[in-house]
Amino acid sequence: MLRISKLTDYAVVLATALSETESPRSVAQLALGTGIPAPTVSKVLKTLTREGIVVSQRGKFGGYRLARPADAISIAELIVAIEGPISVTECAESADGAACALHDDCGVRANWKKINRAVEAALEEISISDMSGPEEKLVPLLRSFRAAEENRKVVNADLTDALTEEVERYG
Amino acid sequence: MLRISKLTDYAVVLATALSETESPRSVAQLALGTGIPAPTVSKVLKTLTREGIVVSQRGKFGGYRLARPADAISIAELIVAIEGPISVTECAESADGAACALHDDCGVRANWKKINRAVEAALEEISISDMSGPEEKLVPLLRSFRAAEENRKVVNADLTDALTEEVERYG
DNA sequence: TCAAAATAGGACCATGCGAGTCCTATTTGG
DNA sequence: CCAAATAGGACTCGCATGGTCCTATTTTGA
Repeated sequence: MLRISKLTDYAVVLATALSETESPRSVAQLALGTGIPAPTVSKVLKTLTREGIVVSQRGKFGGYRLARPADAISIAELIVAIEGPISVTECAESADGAACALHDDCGVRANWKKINRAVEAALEEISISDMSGPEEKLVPLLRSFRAAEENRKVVNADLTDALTEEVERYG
Repeated sequence: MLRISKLTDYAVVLATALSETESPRSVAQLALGTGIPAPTVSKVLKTLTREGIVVSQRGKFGGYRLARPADAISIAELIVAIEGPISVTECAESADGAACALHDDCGVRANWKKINRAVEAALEEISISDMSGPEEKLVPLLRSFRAAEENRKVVNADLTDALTEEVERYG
């Protein structure tokens, strides 16, 4: 379903929560604040610490805080931290392309890689600070969205109706 | 890993294969041509038939063919057919938003939905005919990609280095 | 110096879902 | 009537995701 893992979702929520304060916050505090079970909060933050996205402070009055400003941490980075390299298809992830059991002449593979890069680029654009507010801050992404929509009309004018109908249905 | 399922990948490969001919092709033929095991080919095509993406012809000399021209079938459509509605996070998929176990004030949810729509819009843009050739046909997507890249420079000039470095690393 | 409050780092389980196979109808053409 | 196809499920198997828990280690303050 083109889905990110639950833990990654938690990572975004937790990073967003951490972006609200400068001082370290403990696992217990974050669990209370977000509704995520404490052991899970701990697990996610330990991973993010290893990846250098948050920094930890042990001992009394310790806790976690962001290693960088919130607008310097992208969604893509969080996904990579929790789940490993982003790759939409399985065969697109191997550098040599040898892992693909399908026939070698499947030209589909190269194009998947491009799709991959595009999705990744979009997610690189979105920072934790973009996710925090109730306001609409996702300007970069929406700009890409609009560009795609614009293109749709130009390139395939006769399909516009059917496609926008689908966008409406699942949007 | 932000991954689509293997079966969806098969669906794209099979639809691409079907786009090469007008006449129906049998499961056995497609299995040979693509390297996908025959029972799996059958399973995927049965689903695509139910979804109205391909049409089937029973009996001798029967088989499957695309229900529409290849440029009228989007990657997004195939994903939806095999895996159900596209939604990047779990809580984004429930229409009422009640399924999210996290606290109600998590402003993250609304923003996930926007991300969702953007990714979906990008995938709506890509058709089966775009996936077939070895040439670079993915103009719409690459345009979105370029728009995002452009925006990166403008909005956050000081982060350009770090971000492009990441794109290099995982691209 | 000790106790309390934190994180670090795993081990561990379970259960759901993806992937794949196979069996039995049903349709269709010769 | 037979052969060649698809239709529609049922079924199993494997494994990654998710969650929990236990035992160090670090830090602070009384």
